[in-house]
Amino acid sequence: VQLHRDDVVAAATAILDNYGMADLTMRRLARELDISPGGLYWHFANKQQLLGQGGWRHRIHALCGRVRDALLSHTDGAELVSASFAAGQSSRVPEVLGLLADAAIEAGLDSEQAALAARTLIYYVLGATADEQSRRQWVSAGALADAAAPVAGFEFGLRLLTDGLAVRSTPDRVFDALVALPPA
Amino acid sequence: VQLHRDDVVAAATAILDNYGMADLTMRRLARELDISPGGLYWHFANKQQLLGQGGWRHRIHALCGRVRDALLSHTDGAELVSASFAAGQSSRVPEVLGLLADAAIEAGLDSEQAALAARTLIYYVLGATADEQSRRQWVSAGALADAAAPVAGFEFGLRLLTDGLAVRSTPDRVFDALVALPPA
DNA sequence: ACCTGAACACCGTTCAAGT
DNA sequence: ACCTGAACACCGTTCAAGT
Repeated sequence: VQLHRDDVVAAATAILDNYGMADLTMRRLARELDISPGGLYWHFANKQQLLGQGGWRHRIHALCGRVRDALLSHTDGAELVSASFAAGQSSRVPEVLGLLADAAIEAGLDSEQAALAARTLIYYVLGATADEQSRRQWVSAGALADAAAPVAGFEFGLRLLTDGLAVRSTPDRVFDALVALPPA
Repeated sequence: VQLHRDDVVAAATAILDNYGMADLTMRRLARELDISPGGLYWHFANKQQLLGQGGWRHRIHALCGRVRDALLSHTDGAELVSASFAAGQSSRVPEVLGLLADAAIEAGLDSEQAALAARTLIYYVLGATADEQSRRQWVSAGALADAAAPVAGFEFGLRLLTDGLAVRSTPDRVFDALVALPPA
């Protein structure tokens, strides 16, 4: 049974999802793949290169998913945040924008494109969630039939956007921009 | 020669300044202080607690300093960025806002206060730098006497702001908010 | 009270050697 | 081509013991 880069990235993503960044070590990843730690270094030059493959994509999905959850947990949350954001009054959205831009930079975009990509993502999340939320209200009022798996639809649109990002991704200088940032 | 918490924080800050976050390890810090690694754990419960003392302050100063440098390196840079930021057209500023907010959160503010603090800091950096930049132009035109050490003035204002942050800082739940963020 | 010394359970990475 | 096994030079943290 051969092992390909995609399998390694998939396993890394699984660890990231279920246990978090702190548990994503080369040795643990190797253990999960029934491989010796050194073996990973045939597939990837180092840990940074491995994270560069799937890290930013995963973080965008995770972050957007959590924003969606937060919006859905308040009545008219999406509409409310959209309005305050449009009015420049939002407190948390700029922070999220920054994190999304970071992920886009890790994907290889320059910081100008990354900022635009971050806004695109937020527009999508706010728009899609506002639509889903109002739809839910019509359903609970009995005026509309229930839509099947709204999460799936949300994820699909998100993947569309991250695929677009991946096209613009230049894997070579993936971490350059991040390294240029001040020590975290 | 006794060793106090402040000495440890000062040594940590020096390493941070001269070598970066990657080189700030407990063992290296102990070496620099002519102490054994274990000895640090009498002063601080763990590395996080140590970083919580001086980390956010250092990061704010470093980041704002770099923003100032970037603005000064372009003619009318501060004025230009101020205008584009006010018009909501800025690409990089939201990213910087996010990083500043992160630091404020690490200082112990909730995310709402942190966002406000980040904006306050940016207003100061843009305002102070724009002033300094226009003053430089008058000086180089021979129409004004050179001011002594403009960097010192910039740093003083910055320290004023971070002191204000420190007052609002609740050291107990310093990292809670950061931990709640998605894996980086 | 303040610190040492030694240990524990980990890291990322390299590299000869195997198949 | 793909991986093992063992090593190297590190980590953060704990804790008995010293002074």
